Amino acid sequence: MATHSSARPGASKRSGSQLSPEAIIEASLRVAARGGDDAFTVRRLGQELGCDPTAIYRHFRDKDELLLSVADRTLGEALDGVPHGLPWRDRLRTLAAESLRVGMKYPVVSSLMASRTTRRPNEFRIVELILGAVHEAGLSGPDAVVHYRMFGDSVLAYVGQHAALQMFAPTEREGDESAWSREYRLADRQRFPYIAGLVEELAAVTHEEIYAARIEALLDKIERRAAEARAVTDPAGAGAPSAETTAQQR
Amino acid sequence: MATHSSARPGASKRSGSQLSPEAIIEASLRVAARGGDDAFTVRRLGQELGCDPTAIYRHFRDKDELLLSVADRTLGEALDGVPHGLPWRDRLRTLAAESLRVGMKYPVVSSLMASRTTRRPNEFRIVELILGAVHEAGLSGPDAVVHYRMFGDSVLAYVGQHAALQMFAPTEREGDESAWSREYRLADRQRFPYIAGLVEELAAVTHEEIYAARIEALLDKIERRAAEARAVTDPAGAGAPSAETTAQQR
DNA sequence: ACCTGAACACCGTTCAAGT
DNA sequence: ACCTGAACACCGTTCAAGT
Repeated sequence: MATHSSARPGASKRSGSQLSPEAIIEASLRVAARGGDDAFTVRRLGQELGCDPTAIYRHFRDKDELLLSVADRTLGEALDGVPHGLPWRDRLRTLAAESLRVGMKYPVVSSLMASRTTRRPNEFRIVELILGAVHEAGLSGPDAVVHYRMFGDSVLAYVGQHAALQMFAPTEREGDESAWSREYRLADRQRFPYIAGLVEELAAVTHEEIYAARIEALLDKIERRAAEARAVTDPAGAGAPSAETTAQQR
Repeated sequence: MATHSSARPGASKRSGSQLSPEAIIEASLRVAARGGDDAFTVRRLGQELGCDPTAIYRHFRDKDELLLSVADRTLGEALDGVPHGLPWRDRLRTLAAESLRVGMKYPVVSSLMASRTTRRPNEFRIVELILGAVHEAGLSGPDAVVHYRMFGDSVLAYVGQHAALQMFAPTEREGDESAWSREYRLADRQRFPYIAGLVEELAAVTHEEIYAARIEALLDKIERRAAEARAVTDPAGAGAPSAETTAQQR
């Protein structure tokens, strides 16, 4: 099937396909978005690229290296959805929403990334965005860092958790999701009075409500911690909080 | 290697081993606690039990079924670490701490469970515990359920995230963890002023601080939401909050 | 009735061989 | 210089064969 070799530098030696880190990353995003069981395997990737699966190892040391590169792309996609000029709370809220949206677009990637760090450009940009937001909120030093991590890690974990759930084969997912309306409905009223008293609510609650509660809890925490910090450094004027602390440093 | 067969009912037909769901679950916990790459594979399990790997399929439909059973055991172990009689906030705090402790004891299990529901007895007990705590805090109905899920899902996700990180081969883990003190230290001061200004703090922050901030954020949210709810139903006496609402219903 | 073990359809990865 | 593809050491799972 493979034919000839034109000597144009950088041109393909194969019919229609050319191999480069870029091309491999883009193929990964395509198959990841398509979903399914083999959504991110080297064999599936070889198929998508029209080349031998192991050719990928010419451009990435191993699959983990590729994953980090692909994941960093998805971080960039989430970032692009966050408009400039929003006040810090809306900025973080939007970042959380975009992270979830993009994460669900590439579930294999985000489920594998939930406990990772890409150490790549777009991650730097996200860290900078969150640090800027918590600074604007009024946090600095170790406080800024702890609360940035609290927020960032939490979003990452939630998105990964949700993506992993979505990836399950329908039968298993259905088992997990319908538990609230099936198994929990059969709970013994004596041993589990609270569950028994809330079966309807347990079955009706949505992921959106849960995510919103979680994000707002974190944003509230940042705001309150900033208020505490201000009360210490500036015991008098705790009235009008953030006009000056809002100034960006570039 | 396998020998003879004594006909005692329930006794082993093999030297030293006997197969039952119970024995398989306990073997799973042992190998999971021991850690390593093959910490939870059917072949490793067969080795631990001194039987053929596929014998497990006599007692569990598939590996997922076994995982849920094993995971439910670990939930029980976490529950056992939560003393009775604690006020709601301490009860949830202790549950979070115990979940992390037990989760790190069986990292393979907790990383696989992060997005799952066991639908088994100990999960019921944990749900009941959390629902009881948020009730004591002053939440009811949909509010109680949303905040229970917020708390429960968040703890599960964090523990899974942390366990997955711990499971990485040393080289990859070191890459991820040292990122803060290596790659981030090299960040361009022009493009990433906040990162550059906080490199020391980024490298110094601990998982314990981050977890504590996260848990306290969730507990604060529950408390404040309960205060809002009280203000609506009982606009007058928002002063002494929880003495009566504390009453358990059994 | 219960366990065995060969076999199947997958993984990620290596490396000698091709061009 | 770059890609190929057989091969290796793994997975979870099935099923005919043993006892």
